[in-house]
Amino acid sequence: MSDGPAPSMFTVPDPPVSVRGRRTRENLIEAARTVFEKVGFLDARLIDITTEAGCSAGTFYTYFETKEQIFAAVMDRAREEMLHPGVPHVTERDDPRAVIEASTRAYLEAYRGNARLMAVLEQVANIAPEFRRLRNDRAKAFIARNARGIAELQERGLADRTVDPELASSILSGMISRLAFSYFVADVQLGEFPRTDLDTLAETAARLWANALLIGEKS
Amino acid sequence: MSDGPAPSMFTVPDPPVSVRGRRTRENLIEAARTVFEKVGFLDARLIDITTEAGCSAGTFYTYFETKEQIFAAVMDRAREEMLHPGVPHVTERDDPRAVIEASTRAYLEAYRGNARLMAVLEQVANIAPEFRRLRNDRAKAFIARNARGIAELQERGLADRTVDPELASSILSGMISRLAFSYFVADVQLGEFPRTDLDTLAETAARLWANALLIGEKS
Amino acid sequence: MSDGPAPSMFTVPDPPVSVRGRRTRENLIEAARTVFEKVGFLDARLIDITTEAGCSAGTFYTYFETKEQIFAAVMDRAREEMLHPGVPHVTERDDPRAVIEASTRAYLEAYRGNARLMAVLEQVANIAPEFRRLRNDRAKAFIARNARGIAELQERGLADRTVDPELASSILSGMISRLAFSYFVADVQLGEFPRTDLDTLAETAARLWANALLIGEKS
Amino acid sequence: MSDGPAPSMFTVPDPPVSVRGRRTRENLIEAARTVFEKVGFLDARLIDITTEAGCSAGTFYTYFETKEQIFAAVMDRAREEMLHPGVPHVTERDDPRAVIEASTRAYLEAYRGNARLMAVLEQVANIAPEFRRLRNDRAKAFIARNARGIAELQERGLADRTVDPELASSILSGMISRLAFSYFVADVQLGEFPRTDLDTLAETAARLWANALLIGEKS
DNA sequence: AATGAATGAGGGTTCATTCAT
DNA sequence: GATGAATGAACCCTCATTCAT
Repeated sequence: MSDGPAPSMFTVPDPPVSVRGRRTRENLIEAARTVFEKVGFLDARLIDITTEAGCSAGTFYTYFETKEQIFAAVMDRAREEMLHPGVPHVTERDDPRAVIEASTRAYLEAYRGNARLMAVLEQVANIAPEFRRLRNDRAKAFIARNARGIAELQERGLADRTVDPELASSILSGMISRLAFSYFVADVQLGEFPRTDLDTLAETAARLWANALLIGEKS
Repeated sequence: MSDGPAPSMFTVPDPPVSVRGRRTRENLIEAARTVFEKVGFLDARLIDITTEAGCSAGTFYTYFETKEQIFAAVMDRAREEMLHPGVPHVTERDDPRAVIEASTRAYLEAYRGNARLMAVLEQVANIAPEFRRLRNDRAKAFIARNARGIAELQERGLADRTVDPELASSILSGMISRLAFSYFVADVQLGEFPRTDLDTLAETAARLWANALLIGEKS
Repeated sequence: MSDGPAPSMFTVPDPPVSVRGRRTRENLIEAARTVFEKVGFLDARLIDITTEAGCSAGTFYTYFETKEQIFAAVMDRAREEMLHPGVPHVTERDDPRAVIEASTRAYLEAYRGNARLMAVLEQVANIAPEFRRLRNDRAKAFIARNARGIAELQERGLADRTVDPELASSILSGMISRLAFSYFVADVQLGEFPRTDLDTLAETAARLWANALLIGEKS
Repeated sequence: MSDGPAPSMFTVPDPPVSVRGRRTRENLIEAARTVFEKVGFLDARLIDITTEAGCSAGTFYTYFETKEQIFAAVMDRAREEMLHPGVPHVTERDDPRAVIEASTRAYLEAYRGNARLMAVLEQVANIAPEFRRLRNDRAKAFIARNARGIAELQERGLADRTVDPELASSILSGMISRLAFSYFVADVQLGEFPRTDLDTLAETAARLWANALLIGEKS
């Protein structure tokens, strides 16, 4: 249920000096992502990761101190892939409903592309406080951006002015991220969702969002 | 992120015959709930539970086979406390918006009352597949009930007929459960939410829900 | 590899007084035999035995002190069934070879009828010293009887006088008991013996025995 | 009651790479043998073995997965020491009775040299099916070799042609292995055999064997 | 930098045995 | 006599972490 890009929270020991060192570190991070996505955080043993990376157990500690730390590195690495627009500022002068739908779709697509990693983040966030923070920070960034969008629409008289934009954003942003989680993680894990296609999903969610804020009909 | 009552999923071995046995089993379940709420599922050791229950380590196995099983018993026990109304059928002839607000408030209050346990369920659901199912079943029950409510409003011409009631319900129900989770679990764990009071929360969420479905203003 | 009847080696606590008590004790012994034959001595849990006997765990200790003790009782009970003739004294004036064959067959048949119990005895004898003694005492009794038979044949000039009857008996008696063990226990457990029929087996073994002692041809 | 060499049955995980690793593995095997011979298989705790080997408990699992597996390694290691001739083929042109006596003596001597280990094997074979197989395979190899010897003697007209060489061999080979077991294991454990010396033992057993097959007198 | 063997704390689990009812 | 719940010692096994090479 992470909601967007956020700056790294953890610092790893010494930034590797040699080429070989940099290479090994890369391997470890890729291996960790592979292993985490396959078996989750808890069941991943460090030795699985080092084996996958083609190095020995001890080498792990040259670059990382804990499993948590390498997970942070994995999440960090995944940041760019997970960039998504949120609800863009309306200064982009498009029709608000079109903008909302586009950004909802973009969010869902980004989530889908990283669903397995999101599942792991969710697992970890419910285990380790430091990742709870990571998850929540991402959520907050997403909420803040959307809150700005809502506020601007309100200022332009295009959205319901009676709701607090922060609060409305946190509720509606949660709606979207929860949808993504249900759709791409929770239910997929059980193989049992009414498999609505992503287009319908994005369209419906965007409509509900726009209606909720009493945003006027698409012209 | 559980959303409602659901039937028990696990059977525990031989229900104790004697009074003493029943007593001990009760103690264990209460102790387990206490321990789980304090340290979570993963960090709970069986010996913590038996110590809390005032019995020896071996006694655990007289009543349960695994930590998962006693957790299931705890959840089972907590079922009644967590009953909540969902969006009641509109046959209850109240103003729809009032009904939605009341049931939203009821949901949030029920969730708040079991927040720590919900946090644990969320942790467990992301670890053990059998509890993923438990969580999802509860969510589904909640969604199904709300879907019926939405369909009835649509039939009476009081709600937007262009959305699929099932899909709309899964999105909006997710919005509510996610809100409850964020508000009472995720953020509380970090101590950092803009502490909106529950009334405002329920009111805003209900308004967004009603608007999303284009339900007419409170007369 | 037990070889014959032997007196009980263990004394059980108080000989049960009441009828009900006697009955329970019987049940326990029968149950123990059933369980031992099914899963062996090591894997038999006292609770398996009491369950099979239809009584509670605690009741066991009314009649026995240890698993070893009830096993001794089982063996004791099985004594009569396992009576077998050995090589009868030649005062029985039959043809020596016929006598040897008859008694070999009798031994093998008796062994076959108690094969599962013999397997357990063998297991136990290699675990618990007190049963090693039980097994060996039975073997000795068998050897002693056969030694007397050999000595008598020697005295009558019908068998090789150059061998020590005690030593010859221990070797040849071992041959028979080993054959029974291989045939009815060891290989059966693996399901892979060249399944010679018991007649051929007895006949061949008896011929080898008689030849070994240079006993004259059947007249 | 094992009867001869047999190929290894178990493979242990990753043969250690470093010298140090090989050394530790050796230590563990030697330690295991020591401990097994002292207290048997069942009473041997892994920690006894690692302590004896001078390493920590966890190290065991670097080289072996179970107590059964290290026992297999011990037996494997002991294979060469236990090579014994069986009844050599008569192509060796010696007097058959001399050959039989020599090989009987060789068998008994080999058995005596590994008596404690044989006792353990016998214990284990009556507990764990995989070792039952090990024991029986060894027995079969011994029987097969002796059967060939008997068949050759029959072909040369030097032995009773009326018995099936396979069956006769299984009976007589059993006689020898049973003798070895009784003499060096079962009775020694109780300290109560009429301590016949090995020469007499071998001589008598060989004579009985040869007589049983009606092999002509030593010229 | 990399190796991989060694460590050992820590938890789960079993089941013979006891004992209050 | 019978019950069956409670006990707790005993042992196995995992795996993150260290460190000599």
